[in-house]
Amino acid sequence: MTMPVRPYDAYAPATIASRQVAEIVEALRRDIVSAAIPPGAPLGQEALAARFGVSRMPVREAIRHLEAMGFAVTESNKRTRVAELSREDLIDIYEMRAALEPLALRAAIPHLTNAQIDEAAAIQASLAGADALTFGQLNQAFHMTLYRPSGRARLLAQVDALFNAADRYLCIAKSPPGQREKSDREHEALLEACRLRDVDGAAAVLLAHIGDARGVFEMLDWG
Amino acid sequence: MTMPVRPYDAYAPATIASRQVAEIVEALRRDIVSAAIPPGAPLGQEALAARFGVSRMPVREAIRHLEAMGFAVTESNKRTRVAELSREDLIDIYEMRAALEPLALRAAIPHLTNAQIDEAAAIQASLAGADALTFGQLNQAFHMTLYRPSGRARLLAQVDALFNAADRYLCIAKSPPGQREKSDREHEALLEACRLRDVDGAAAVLLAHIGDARGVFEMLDWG
DNA sequence: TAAACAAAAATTGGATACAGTTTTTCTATT
DNA sequence: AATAGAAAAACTGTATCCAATTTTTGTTTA
Repeated sequence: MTMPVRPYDAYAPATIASRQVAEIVEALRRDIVSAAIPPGAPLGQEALAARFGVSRMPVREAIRHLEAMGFAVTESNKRTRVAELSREDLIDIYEMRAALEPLALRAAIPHLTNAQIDEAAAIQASLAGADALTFGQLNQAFHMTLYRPSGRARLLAQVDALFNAADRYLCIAKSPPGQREKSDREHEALLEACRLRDVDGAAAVLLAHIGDARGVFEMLDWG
Repeated sequence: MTMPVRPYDAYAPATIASRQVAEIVEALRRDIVSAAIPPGAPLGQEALAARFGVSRMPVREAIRHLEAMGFAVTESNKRTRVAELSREDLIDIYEMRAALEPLALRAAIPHLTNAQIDEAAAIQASLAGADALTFGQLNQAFHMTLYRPSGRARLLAQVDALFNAADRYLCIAKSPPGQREKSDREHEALLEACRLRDVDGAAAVLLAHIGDARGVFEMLDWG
């Protein structure tokens, strides 16, 4: 299964009106997540307009979306810059994930169909051997597939945003050996609990899974 | 104590670059929260530009911020409309508040100074007799004052956004008699637990407080 | 009278233009 | 040679303009 161009709707809290803007946002999101454009780097409107072959107007829109996603920061009259990464932010992201994702999963399981569980399983299967950027997207898709039946728009949007935020850290972290396998096992356990419609069991597995993922990042050493 | 013009920073997840845009956002936020502009009403760029005496450009920026806040919805090439309210959304908001606010409070208490607690107490004292719109802002300020020392930027931004979202419902709900008094007592209990630096106690009070607030809204009857 | 269709008006997304601010570069001074 | 300051270049925020789409209005037809 090859990863199609990711529909922006998959992670957009607010839908993006214009296709053009959506493409710019997606391109920049990838560049920022992969650190091709590193933290602190300037995102000049004119330079981006030239790069994408459009006027500054759609670029401005895109930048606003990146700001809303927490990927960029702008001070008045100054050039937008890629948001910095920090240990505190990482902790923030994982505490919020741990608080919100079980909520989404619990609300989703009663509405979860077998087809949806199979869909998640298919994504999990396609996850083998993916590079960090693709892994992040597929992992996100896997989880969101299980949460989406909850129908909680606001909650889903926030969880999605947290995955995006975590992606940036995931891409710079070097996973210890065996991490992927561990994650795989946890995903399988999660699927199994979902198949049994075991709400408490699934929530417990999920919480442990999130905690584990956080543990990986804790290995990053910075201030 | 009269309510000063609310600094946009107080609730902006991403800082707004321009003062002009910030003022438009704030004016529209008030109108939407108070339902002066009701759910579903169109927010035409030209009409707003005329109202604020500026070109459409800053209005467009402001609208994008309102979208990011969940206050407005835009479909491609169509006029932006004020976001609808729904029972599901309200549940969403309160479940998220219940999940996130205790996190913020627990992280904040170890850093909370007596001065900050006094500040919150002062806000609580100024709350008497306020109309719904002002009450919402002061209530938000009270809580955020207690959470801010946590230093968790992302978490704080999200909690703040949830308060804003809840405000819209608060303004259309008719509180049952005694609700304000009950809220007052809970705020006092919260302050007391903070003064004692009783993390678990404060979190418990807070959780009950949020649950109570939700109960008020459940009285609204719709679909 | 109500529905369907067509023309007109209004509105949005994007391009271009300009004023004010920031950033860079260059020069002069210690 | 390093620093301070001034001039130049670059960039952002806002205004204005244009093409494309949507919304409204008015007319015709069943």
